[in-house]
Amino acid sequence: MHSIPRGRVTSYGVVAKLAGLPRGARLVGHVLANLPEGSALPWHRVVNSRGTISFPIGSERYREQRERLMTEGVSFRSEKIDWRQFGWPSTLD
DNA sequence: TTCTTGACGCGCA
DNA sequence: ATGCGCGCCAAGA
Repeated sequence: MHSIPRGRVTSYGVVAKLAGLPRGARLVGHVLANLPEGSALPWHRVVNSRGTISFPIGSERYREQRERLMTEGVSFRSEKIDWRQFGWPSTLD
């Protein structure tokens, strides 16, 4: 199973790659979109390659994901994740 | 079975 | 930095 790496924010593309699907970024999105409610998967730690939340800004989901991330200590710079707190996105899992 | 849509990604102007 | 187009894979109409 492809579980999401814990303790760090990652992107759909990276997850897909780790799962052996180099071009399956959208797949990951589809999977997360179809997640059961009780799922323990940290979906909120998955963002797109731009480092932004893949929801319309201001939408309910957007707000929730951002809220969760910030709760975990992830800082944002405007609408984009401030990778400076990790070093650089290439150091993703 | 074909067309459209969607929690994506990358290259180019 | 911003917008646009094309490629990718799956699910639903």
